[in-house]
Amino acid sequence: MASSSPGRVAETLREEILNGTLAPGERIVQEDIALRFGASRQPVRDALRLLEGDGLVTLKTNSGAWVSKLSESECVEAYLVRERLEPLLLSQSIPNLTTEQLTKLTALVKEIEKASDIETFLRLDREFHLLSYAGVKEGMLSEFVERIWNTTQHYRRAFAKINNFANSEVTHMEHKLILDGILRGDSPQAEQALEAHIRRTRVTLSEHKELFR
Amino acid sequence: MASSSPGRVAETLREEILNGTLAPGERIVQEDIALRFGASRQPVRDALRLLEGDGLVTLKTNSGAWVSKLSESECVEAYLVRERLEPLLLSQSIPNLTTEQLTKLTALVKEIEKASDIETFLRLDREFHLLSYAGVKEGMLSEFVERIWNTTQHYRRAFAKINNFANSEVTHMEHKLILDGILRGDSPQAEQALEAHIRRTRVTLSEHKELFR
DNA sequence: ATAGGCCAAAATGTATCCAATTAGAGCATT
DNA sequence: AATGCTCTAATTGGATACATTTTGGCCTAT
Repeated sequence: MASSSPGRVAETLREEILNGTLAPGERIVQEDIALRFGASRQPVRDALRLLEGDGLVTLKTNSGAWVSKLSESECVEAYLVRERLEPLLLSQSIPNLTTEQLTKLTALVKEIEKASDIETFLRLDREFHLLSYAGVKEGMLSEFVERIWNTTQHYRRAFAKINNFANSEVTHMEHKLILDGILRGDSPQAEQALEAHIRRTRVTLSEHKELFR
Repeated sequence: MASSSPGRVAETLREEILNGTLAPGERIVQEDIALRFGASRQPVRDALRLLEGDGLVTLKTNSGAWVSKLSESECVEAYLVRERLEPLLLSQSIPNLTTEQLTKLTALVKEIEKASDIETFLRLDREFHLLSYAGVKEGMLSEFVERIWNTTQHYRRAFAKINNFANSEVTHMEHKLILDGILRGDSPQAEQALEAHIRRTRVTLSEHKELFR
């Protein structure tokens, strides 16, 4: 996938935005990117438009491109949407998960507990949740959910740093409840546990308004 | 808004996709559009990328652009997402609606009842629902909802044609229930009525699989 | 008659050049 | 000292030209 120039450029930039190399609010200059990839500005412009569609980049006509920034209310909104969409997505995914995926999910929950640094935790947590949705392929619902995960990634990182694994015990319990529902094919339990998980995160997050200044 | 070339091109194309001039699956040739607007292919490409982000156009590298098409399952998925998102959006909108907007909503419900042709019905129905969300400005939630309305517009039209106002009485009652909740500031009622409204539409829609061939 | 491959025409992708717009520093003014 | 203005450099937007890829018709072979 992404054999085209715009696709490769977009993928790399997306990666850098997600891992924090490019911070929200940071300016992106077309020619700089073009030089880095040894291409002209044309495919870079296409790539920026792609990322704009993903909500990761904000374009302003005749002015430039910036890594998207979320206000506190926008972040809360993102979590409210997650509370509604992810349980639905999970319930549709559960019946289609393969044995291998179930095994991997179980392993991930254990790995998350052992994670000692923030980047590892973030990566594994993301992998766990997104893998739990892998039973649903390529629809609007998965697209929306992935987009939310991408646009809020930076704030999850900042939050994890401030919180420094404070509520990790609760988080691990919630993951286990979700996993249990998934493994037993008990969609309602999994959905409910997931909704509670996201809800608690939202509430905890809104106690840290300092993240958004 | 949309003073830029790509913006204007995208807006016009979006209009034509929504009103049915451009049908799902139809090919869009860059140079044709460029000629129509007296511009080069560059801004057209940007416009197509914008529309791709809206889900209205599907791009294939080195191949071309087509008006997006939905399968039956994708359409059902869209309605499932609507059932979750629109009640949430409505509940956040209600406290912020102005008196003028409430008056307009009341008028729209009456106008919808009097609508005698399909295009008028579609236009007013869309206006009613989207206006009921006008209390929420410019967030991810409104974006998602508007995107769903746009990508499913063609199928609502096709459905209305086949159904030819068959369940119009039920629809009008549902609209009145939603409006009543809005006017009295009773969010839970409005939410519940809206969810039922969307749900019934989804179920009725899935009885007409012939729309998707 | 049908399937497969080849070739030409058409459409898309990319690079380069030029025009238009913006941003930011420096200066003047209050 | 703070605010507003001007001007220039830097950056983006758009057009043209060229390279690449795809598509679909046509021919051939089975």
